[in-house]
Amino acid sequence: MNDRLQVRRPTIAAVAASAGVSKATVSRFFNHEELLTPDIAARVKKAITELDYAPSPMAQALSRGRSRLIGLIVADITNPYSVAVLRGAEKACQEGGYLVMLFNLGNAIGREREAIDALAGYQVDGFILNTLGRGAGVMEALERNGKPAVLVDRRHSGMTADFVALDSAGAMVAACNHLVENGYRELMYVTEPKKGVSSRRERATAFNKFSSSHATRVAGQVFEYSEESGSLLEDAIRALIARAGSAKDGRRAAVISGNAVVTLRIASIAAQCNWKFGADVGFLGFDDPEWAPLIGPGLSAIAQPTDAIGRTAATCLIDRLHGEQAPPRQILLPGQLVVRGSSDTRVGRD
Amino acid sequence: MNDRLQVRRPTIAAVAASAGVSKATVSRFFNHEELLTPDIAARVKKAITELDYAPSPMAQALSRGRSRLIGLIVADITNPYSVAVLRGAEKACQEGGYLVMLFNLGNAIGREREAIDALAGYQVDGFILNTLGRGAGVMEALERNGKPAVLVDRRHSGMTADFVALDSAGAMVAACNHLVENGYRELMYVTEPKKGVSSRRERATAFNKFSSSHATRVAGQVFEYSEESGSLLEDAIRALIARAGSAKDGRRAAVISGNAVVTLRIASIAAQCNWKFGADVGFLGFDDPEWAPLIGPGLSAIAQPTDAIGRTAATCLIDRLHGEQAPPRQILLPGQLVVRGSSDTRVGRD
DNA sequence: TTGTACGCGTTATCAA
DNA sequence: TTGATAACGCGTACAA
Repeated sequence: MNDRLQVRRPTIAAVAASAGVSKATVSRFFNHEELLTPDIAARVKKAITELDYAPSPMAQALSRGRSRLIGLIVADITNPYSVAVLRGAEKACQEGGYLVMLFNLGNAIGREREAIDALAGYQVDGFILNTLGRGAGVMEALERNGKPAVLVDRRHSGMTADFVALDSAGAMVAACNHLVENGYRELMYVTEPKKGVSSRRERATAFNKFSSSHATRVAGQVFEYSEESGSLLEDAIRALIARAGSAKDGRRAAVISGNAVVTLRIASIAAQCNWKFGADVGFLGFDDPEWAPLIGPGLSAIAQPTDAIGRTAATCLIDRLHGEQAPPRQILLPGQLVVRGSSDTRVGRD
Repeated sequence: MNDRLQVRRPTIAAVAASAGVSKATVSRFFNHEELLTPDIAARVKKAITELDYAPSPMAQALSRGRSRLIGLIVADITNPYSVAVLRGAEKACQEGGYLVMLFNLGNAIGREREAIDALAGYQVDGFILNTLGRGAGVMEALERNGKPAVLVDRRHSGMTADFVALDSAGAMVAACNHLVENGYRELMYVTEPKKGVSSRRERATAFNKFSSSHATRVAGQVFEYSEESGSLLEDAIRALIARAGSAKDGRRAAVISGNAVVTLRIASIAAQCNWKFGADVGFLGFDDPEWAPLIGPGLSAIAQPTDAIGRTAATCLIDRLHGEQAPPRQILLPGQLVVRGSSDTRVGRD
């Protein structure tokens, strides 16, 4: 036995020889069995099971031009949101008979083109993109390779492709309304640098729109947080609380976080400063990480339907691969407001 | 129906024609440029850049039998540990010029074979496996496909392959010693069902070994936690605390968690019961999730070098692909003990 | 040094 | 209904 050097899987030729038919017939058994005589089909089937044969997807891809592969490009696999979406997408892909090829940008902007070309080289049938904002050459690379794509969470300006994301505007309005109803009047929205990231921009815009249209009762402010500006954030929240406290009508202050990364940072600051969420300062964050219930009185959150987002993106893409010709869709999925102690003024008052 | 505009990438034939040479010459330009006349090489290069040609990795794979693809099979992509490892591995793969094909089992045992075969169909050159315990047919599938594999975190019994993981035994000893030094004497190790998962078994074994060899001073107990037995865990911890409290020498109770999932559950129970970590009950958990510092006085942890584990696994595999013939290696990476308030008796005493 | 021809494992187009 | 045979895009003995 020389299976020690290299184990070759049986080929279609081997099956054909074993069944005493041509390769074409074996191929038909898989792709057009209806054209086969029962007798012949049985013989082929026997040979297939005997040899434990399975067609090589690679060779199929080369021949057909389709690979049943989907390229998934993600800006930063560290981001729990991305992983959650990835999970839903990968699941739907598997169910649809597709395999996922993953490319992580590691937040390295400008590698998008490279990623697309690399995956296109493997004949992926389409792309799911959860990447950065300034898609320099992204669209060009997509066009050049002639592959459809679905954008998740972040849309590229000037790119006409299917787009799946949280309904950020709707979620923001729900968040703000909830806070206002609970007596919070001094609001601050903390976001990572907006740059070209559409979801961040849209949330900030929705926040500004809300606060300006409720200007008589509510004061709103946007804070751009980045790693370097850590202490500035603490000062800003402190000022916010002070502003609320000094107002004669007992306005309450609340912070809205743009995502889980920011939430973590704010929770950390609050722990240091010994602020009580809900009482000293209200809080509500986009994303609902598993640990949200464990911080203080529990952190209120906008839970994103990450699994559905990933799943929708994948099925959306697969539909296109199956010939769907509809114009680019914009699918916005609703978030779910999860109310916990951090946005409830009754908590911690006692 | 085939009127869909398929954008074809330029082929080697097109380059050859454009440069006025044969396909073989173009192929040599990429693989054996040293054999080429400078004159010809220049012409080929010109044609390549003009046409923006890049070889098709798929066709190369079919022809060579190697694909520069690595199959990564993970038991559960929901698990942050798996994701962290995945991240390190994917990075190292990219740096080595390999792409990752991801297959998530979604904890569906028995799909390992299926996953291996699916990925092998795409000619992946090797596997990184972070899967379940009872690898029924896993080894057989691997052998049948003749591909090397590296095991991460979980080793399969009777499988001779490279293995990369945390030094569980060493970490457990460090954890226990730390707790004992801080006055904790009633110890309980909480793990998910051990079943066939080697890392869980090894940690439990190390714990038992420690407590039996320190039996004069320390009492140790292992608790198997599963979703269904949630309330049992609360009772067990309560009993542990009671045992410690009733002892006249003021022994202190501490819980060790086997991973982040269990840690979350314990933290949740502690919040409900209003236990103060460090004072009422000590705590130390395997894995150091980002939120560990935020719970109570901060949760002590064994931080796993997940990035290094992933990276090591990948390079290990790539070495093999490059012809490395050494016998199966067992690479155990040290964890890092991160001490926070939950294992410090001074905290919360006031 | 370069070109020819064949193989890699399939599918698809013809004839038969 | 079935079977040769030519793609698919590339690597590589072998010949020139």
